[in-house]
Amino acid sequence: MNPQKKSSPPVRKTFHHGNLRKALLEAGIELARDGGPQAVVLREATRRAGVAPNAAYRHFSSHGELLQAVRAAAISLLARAMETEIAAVPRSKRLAESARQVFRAVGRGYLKFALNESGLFRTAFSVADPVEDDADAAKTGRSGLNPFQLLARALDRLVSTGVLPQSRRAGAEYLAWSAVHGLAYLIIEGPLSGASDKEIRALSERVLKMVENGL
Amino acid sequence: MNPQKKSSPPVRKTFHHGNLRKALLEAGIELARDGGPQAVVLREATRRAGVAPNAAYRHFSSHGELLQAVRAAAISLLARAMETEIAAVPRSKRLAESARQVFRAVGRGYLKFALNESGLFRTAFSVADPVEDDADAAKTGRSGLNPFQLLARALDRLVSTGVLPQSRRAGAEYLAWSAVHGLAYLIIEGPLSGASDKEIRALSERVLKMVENGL
DNA sequence: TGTACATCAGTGAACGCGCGTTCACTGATGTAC
DNA sequence: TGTACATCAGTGAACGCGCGTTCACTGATGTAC
Repeated sequence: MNPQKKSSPPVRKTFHHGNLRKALLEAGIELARDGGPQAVVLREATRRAGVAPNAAYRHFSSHGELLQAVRAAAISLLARAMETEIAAVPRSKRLAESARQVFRAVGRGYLKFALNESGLFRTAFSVADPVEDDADAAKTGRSGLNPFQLLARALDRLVSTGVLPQSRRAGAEYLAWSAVHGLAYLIIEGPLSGASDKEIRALSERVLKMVENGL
Repeated sequence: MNPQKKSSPPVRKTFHHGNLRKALLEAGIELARDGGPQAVVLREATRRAGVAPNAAYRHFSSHGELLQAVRAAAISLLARAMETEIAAVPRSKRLAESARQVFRAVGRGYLKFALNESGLFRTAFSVADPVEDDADAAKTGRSGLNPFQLLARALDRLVSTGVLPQSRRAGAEYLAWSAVHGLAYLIIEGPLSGASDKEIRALSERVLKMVENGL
């Protein structure tokens, strides 16, 4: 994964690093990608940036603040993955069908990210709350929406196209989210971790259908 | 939670402890209860048992083995919680209705345990696989069934009473499990952690109904 | 019933490890005049 | 254009912490005769 030779950390000619904050954040993201939130270790990030451990304190007041920044980045990447999947839905004149497909794409994007980037996924959902504090723009995707908002928008479309009765709209986010989030966890650190790609894809589609029908 | 004064660990008169293995396991369970798998620290367990740190190695070959034993115990406790909920279902002559209620009780037991014992719940699902290696009898409940098997049995009854078509039976465990597991996680360490008991109960019932309908 | 001795279940001290964090420092940069 | 100086962004060394684990040990227990 890391193109840099681990034995020889990046050599720097100037005393000043240039953009250490960014370098530390990226190192932190890389660590999270490989090992989840636990792996985001301040000293290791500075090592990868080729800098003394305490240099980090010019840019983050504590280890927790670095981790928080990594989390925000992970949430943002999740949102982007979802947006990518949504964008791939073919446009159609049949609005109801279209709304269904977008809804499924939201779930699919979520699941894909959870499987392909399980370390970042676990980091995104560690510790604190990924929904409420959306004041932080870094946590959003290209559209400016966070993962939760993308889901809410898809549900709104299901209502406006008549697929989902208005009466069932309230709280529907959490029903859909539960199912998909649960599947993600069963796969990445549960009993489904040994399943094949094919099985996983089939199961994913079934869960998404179950949600559609069950809502 | 801990009735023992933390400042004064249990005094022991005899050189031999009596049942140190059990004491360490129980201390480990208590630690997991309060802080999840991360909190299961070998040295702390020995402290609570009033014993030197290395004494643990007479009973567990490593920290990992202790943690594994705690995990097994947590799974067993989860199974018991589910059995308790199942046992509370009123007997009825209407078999189909009864099967539905047992199915819902399985989910409810799972969710209750996840919420009331979130540390143990997280421990049960950490690291390894709670389903496959059911050779270890300690992981089962009173009935001798593990949580997964309890769910499977409830689904079998749904089929045998005609509630669930046979054609939809295969893999249904994972659909149901996903939804309930996901909800549990959203509540205990996700965005629903601030929700009231009432909201949580309502949401739980809705998820269980969604699963029933969606299957 | 008593005694020798192997075995078992603890102790005490120490190890190396990696972590987050603090201190006093210094080299580099940018700004005022 | 040059120089003084405040400010910024790094360094080097060290701190205390708690962890898992290993070593040589000793007190207690049980068993053979």
